[in-house]
Amino acid sequence: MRRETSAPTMKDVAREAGVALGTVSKVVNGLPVGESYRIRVEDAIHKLNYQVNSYAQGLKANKTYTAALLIPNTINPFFASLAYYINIALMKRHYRMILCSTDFDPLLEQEYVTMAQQNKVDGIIGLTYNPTLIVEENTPFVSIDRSMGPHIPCVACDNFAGGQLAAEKLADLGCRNVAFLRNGSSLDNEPNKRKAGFENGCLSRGISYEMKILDDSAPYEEFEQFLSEHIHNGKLSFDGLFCVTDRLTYLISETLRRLNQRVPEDVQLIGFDGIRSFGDIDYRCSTIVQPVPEIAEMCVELLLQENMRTKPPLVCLPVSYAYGGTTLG
Amino acid sequence: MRRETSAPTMKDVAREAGVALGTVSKVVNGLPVGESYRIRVEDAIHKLNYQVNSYAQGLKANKTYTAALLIPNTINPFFASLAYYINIALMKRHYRMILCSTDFDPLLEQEYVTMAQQNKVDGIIGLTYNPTLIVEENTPFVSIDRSMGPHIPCVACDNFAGGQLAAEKLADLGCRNVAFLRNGSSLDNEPNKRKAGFENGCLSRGISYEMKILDDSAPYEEFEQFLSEHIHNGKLSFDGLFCVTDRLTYLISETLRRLNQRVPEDVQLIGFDGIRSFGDIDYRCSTIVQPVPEIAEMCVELLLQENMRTKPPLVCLPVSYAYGGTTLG
DNA sequence: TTTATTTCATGTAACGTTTCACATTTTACG
DNA sequence: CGTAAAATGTGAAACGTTACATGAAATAAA
Repeated sequence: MRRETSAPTMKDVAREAGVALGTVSKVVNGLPVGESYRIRVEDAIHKLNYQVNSYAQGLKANKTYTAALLIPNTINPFFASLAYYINIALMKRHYRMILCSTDFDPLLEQEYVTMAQQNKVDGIIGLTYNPTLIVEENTPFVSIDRSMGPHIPCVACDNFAGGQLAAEKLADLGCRNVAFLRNGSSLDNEPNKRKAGFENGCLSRGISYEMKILDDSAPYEEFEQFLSEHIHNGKLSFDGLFCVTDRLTYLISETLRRLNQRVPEDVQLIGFDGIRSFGDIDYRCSTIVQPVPEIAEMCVELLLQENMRTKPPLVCLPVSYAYGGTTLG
Repeated sequence: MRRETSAPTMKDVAREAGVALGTVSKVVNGLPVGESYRIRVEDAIHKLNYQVNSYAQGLKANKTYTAALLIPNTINPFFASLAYYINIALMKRHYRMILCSTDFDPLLEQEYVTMAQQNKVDGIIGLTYNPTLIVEENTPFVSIDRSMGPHIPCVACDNFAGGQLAAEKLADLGCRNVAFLRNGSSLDNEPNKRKAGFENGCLSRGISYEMKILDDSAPYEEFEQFLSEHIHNGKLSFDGLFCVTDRLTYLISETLRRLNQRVPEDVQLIGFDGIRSFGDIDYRCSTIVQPVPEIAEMCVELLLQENMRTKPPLVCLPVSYAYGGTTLG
């Protein structure tokens, strides 16, 4: 007679081993228990192929060893690598990770936060774009790249230093006329500081610079137009460009090719993020590299409050420069 | 007096609204209930900011609306896109997804399967490399790219047709001497069929071909050596190469560049997967595109057994060719 | 051998839901 | 207006754990 109908419970194990329920619980949780009892219980567990029901555990303990990660998607390599390293950091601590792809949709973000809270996750890590995202007071939350108030820690790379580094690098490589190109969310987030850092770097090196900032809604074509307008007699008036992401850098390099400008001979390009071909081969462009593994680790540390110090409002992690073919060095 | 200590429960709502527990449950689950009662309960829910505890629901119902996805990582763009589309397909059905990055480690794969079962997930989707992976009989499992026995459905693109298409395409583009290059897992999985398909295609078009198959442990350098050996008087004896993945195609194209062979003028390259720059821009190389969104959708459909037909052992989804610069068209 | 003390298995209550038999109210009909 | 039938709210039991108070057995002391 088969009974595949439902998985065995602790009660089944207790019956099989001829001991009390509490004894099985102790064995399962490694609490002290008499040698002979332990063996009987362990045998029964093997025989029945028993596995604890972590939903029952979660209900009882009000602790689920589960965290939710909110990111727009895993298509963009930067988000994908963030997801990977956060997953690893959580797994290392025996936490499960629920992945929530928000597609940049503020409503979806809110929906997932609510879902996560219902699911009684132990915490949420979010790279979100909803300026009025409501997170329950008693759900730990760590934000990436955007400050969400004094009680919610934010982890980001040092975007200001990154901008500055880009400017200095371009200057060192001989550029005298540079520009900063930016598109994406117009929200007040950390990546915005790349602009100020770049500006600061240009000023300190005494090179002239221009800014072209496009928000979400603007079509990419405006960049193409901007660049064409700066071409006189076939020559681009910029000898260096700093693009807000590696993705934009790639698009710009394609545009420049169409405009008959050579990269890096005529104009040098520096991006931001540190994206590599197929995730782990060479850099797609010369870039300011975000320390993604460290960002991930820091998010998880803060989320699980491993050190009970008061949470800092903002953690800035150091960036570095990497050569990737779109500069002279 | 504050009571932020713990989240409100149904019992709290019932007390607040002055109704019975069961009535609250009915309101929460949209079951018929008297208008005046419904309003009282809904008010109480709002006032207390009540949210259901899905762990308690899961315990009671033995259904958790959660699935686990096992993939090596989200660094590799193919896996990353798989994760994204599966996530979307699950979310659409109000299922949560636990992401498990296995790093190609068979032991870790087994660990995650066990974990998922303890977590009482409603099912597992896995792209795994453990030939002896043990999955409990009563946990639905859908495998990607590898057949795991008659009772576990496997979803893959039509790898044979893909190989054939690559051969035909190369032949159409004028190639007469081609080769197939493959590295990666030596497991008997679906992607292995690319070779047979390619062979078949070459034979039917009457072009000569060679195979260079490297397994996991072989260093990439062997490809470089293989190619050098086929260069006579500076000229490569192949005019077309079919590489098992886009990733390998990229590495090979770099190697060819070092060997002073021009792509696609001297030798045309076709890869497999359909990887795009930054996930959504242009194809990194000419390639056989896997229908990732359809694969994802099919996995989820089979997992949740939406159509109660007996599960097919293998679902093959059609591939297509996309131009990406490493061929003449 | 008896008593005091320690050790450790036992079994029940509780976690927050859902479900279902039961009780109560409302509606319909004669 | 009274009774039967239909409609609907109630509260206890159960899901599979953990924790704790209880009691039994084993050990140590007298």
